[in-house]
Order: sequence, then structure tokens, then C-alpha cells
Amino acid sequence: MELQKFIETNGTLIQIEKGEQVFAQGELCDYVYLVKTGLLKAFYLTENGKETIKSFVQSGTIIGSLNAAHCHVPSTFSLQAIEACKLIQVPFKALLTLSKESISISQELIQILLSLSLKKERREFELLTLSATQRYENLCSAEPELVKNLTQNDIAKYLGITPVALSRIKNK
Amino acid sequence: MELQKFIETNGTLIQIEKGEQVFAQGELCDYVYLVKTGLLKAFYLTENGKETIKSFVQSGTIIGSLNAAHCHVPSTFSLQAIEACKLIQVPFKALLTLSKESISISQELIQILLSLSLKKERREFELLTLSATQRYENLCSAEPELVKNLTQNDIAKYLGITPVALSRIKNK
DNA sequence: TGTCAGTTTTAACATAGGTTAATGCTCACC
DNA sequence: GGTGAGCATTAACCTATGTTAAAACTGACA
Repeated sequence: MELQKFIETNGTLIQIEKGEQVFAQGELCDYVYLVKTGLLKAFYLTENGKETIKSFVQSGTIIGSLNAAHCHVPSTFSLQAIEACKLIQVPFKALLTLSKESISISQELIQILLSLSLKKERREFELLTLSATQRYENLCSAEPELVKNLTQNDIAKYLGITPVALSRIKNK
Repeated sequence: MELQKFIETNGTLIQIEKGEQVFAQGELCDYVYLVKTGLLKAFYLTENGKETIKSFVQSGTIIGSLNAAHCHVPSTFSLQAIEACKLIQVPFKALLTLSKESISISQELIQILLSLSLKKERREFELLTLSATQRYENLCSAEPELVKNLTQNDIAKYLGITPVALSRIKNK
């Protein structure tokens, strides 16, 4: 919570419209964002132009390309608003610096990274062991509200299938 | 490096034979392990008895079910030796406690968690956007030495396909 | 050297999901 | 109320991978 407070007081508020991008794959982005309101998607674009969604980002979440920010390399994914959003932007470096001075901030960062890695582990597990149908059912039961606000196109891209395949799955 | 030193001096050495498990899916495991020598696999077992490999664990790596250790819940995966191994075992809690007292340890933990999340991100990307053939090619070019030491069965389970499918991919 | 267990390959068939394209639906805007 | 853009469904066909089972290979050991 200390961390959240720091971001809110030291960060800058940015507002983005539906469809706009916060940052794009291939760009440097040294910031981390706290989502105040709205909904975003983080997605990859492959060379042949196909989009696959890494995650949906809901309010309350801290998001950023940690990779890009930390190693000063281009981001591997884009972040785009599905609905109009209010975000608070803060340089990732500021957080790291702060964490060097404060044990409690360090601990919070560790907590955040731990829970991030849990989330990714679950996702990895699902991609590795479940069928598209099972992944769809999981998503529906884990995030019923979210699913209602998404297009079938975006749900399909999140599941790693085409919208056509998702339509088929639904009609069973 | 401080962290590694701490583990080496405060941890207990354990040796396990090829085929033995360090911990099993479903068990509590509050430890973290530093791999001194050997090779292991971390894998999931699904209800219908199918095994899928999450990652191969080589010497120098720190491994454990962070999830299980941190939240005191059963591990979601098993850890098994592919070759005889020497590991150093230390309670995850000891690391967390230590990190609360030392900024430099906290920082190291943050680094480890960051690089862990990068690794998982790459894996997620591959599972989501690449075909089995591409994933196999990636693995061969990224870890040629590792691939030589694995059975086709284990490689297939890591790629998320059957050994039969992998054999087909190779003969193209 | 022969045998056996474990691994890999091959083959035949089944199924999930991809691709393309046509059709139908819905809602914002004139 | 009519029109058009974007979204969702359906259908026909294609390809990758799964499943099962048999055959071939490999290496350890009696």
C-alpha cells in the first residue's frame, strides 16, 4: 500500500481513450502504470501480423513491461485501452531506487513479483495442459464479469485460437 | 551472490539419484533449492495422468515452488531428477526473513524474481504464438547441450506435444 | 552373443482447430 | 426507418497433432 501511495503522489495522471495505446511493442518504455479506472489488453504481434493477447488489465493493477523498463530493451508487447482509462505513470527506476532505500517497499515489490509469477504459472499451466474448450470454461468461471465486457475476437486471441474456433466451442 | 553464499553456508546438502523426486505435486514444500550439480525436470500431472514439463532445471539455478512455499499451499508441480543431483536446501521463509533485514538481499531477490518473470514471459509467448515445430527449433538453438541430454519423450512433454508428433517434426 | 527393457519410428485413422468466404446480426448514426 | 461498419455465425475444406498399435532400434547386462 505504501507503494501504491508513492505512485499516486509522485506519478503523473494520464488519460487514454478507447483504442489508444499506452506503449507499443518494439518501443522503449521505462514506466510502470497503476490502473485507476478502465480496461486494457496487453498483446503480442507476430511477424505475420497476428495478434495474441497476453493478459487483460483491470483497475487496481500495476502494469508495465518490467523487462523493457529494467533492461532498457524494447517492449515485447503492446498495451492498449479496451475502454477509456485513467492511469498513473511512474518511472520503474524510481520504484527500484525507492526500494533500495526502504525495506518495506522492497517487501512490497517482492510480493508483487511473487504474485505476478503465480499468475504466469497458472497461465503457463493452462496453455500447456488444457484444451481450448477447457481454457474457455476456466476463463468464464474465473472472470465472468470480464468476459461480458470483451468481444469474442479478444477472448479468442487470449485463448490462443481464432474467433471462428471460439464460436464453434460456444455452440456445443 | 550474497544470497547464494547464504544458501551455501546455511542450507543443508541433499543428494538425490536419477529418477527420484525432490518434492511431489500436491505436497507442501517450504524449501528453495540451489542446484549444485545435475539436471532436473519440473512437471505437472493432469487428472488423466498426463505429464507436461514446465521447465528443465540446470546447475546454478535456484528452484522451488515459490507459490507453495510462500502461501503454504500444496505445490502445483513435481520436481524430479533426470540425472543424479546435489542440491542445497534452505527454507524459503529464511530467505524472506533475511531479505527483511538486508536491503542487498532484498535487491537480489527482486532481481531473481524479475528474471524469473522474464523467463516465464518468453515461455508464455512461445506457447501462445508459435507452432510446435517453431518451439522445437527455438529450444534446439537456445539449449543445444540440454537437448542432447534429454529423451525425446521429455522434450515432447516440454513442447506440449506427444513423442509421436515430435518424431514426425524431426523427420522434415 | 542373446535377451530384454526402454526408446524411437512408422503407419492408419480420428479430431481439434485453422482458413476462407459467405451470411446474418446489432447498433450507431443519418 | 434506412444504411453501413464491425462483430458473430455457419459451412466447406485443410492441416497439425492426438491415439493406438506394431515394428525397429539401442544399450545394458546375463
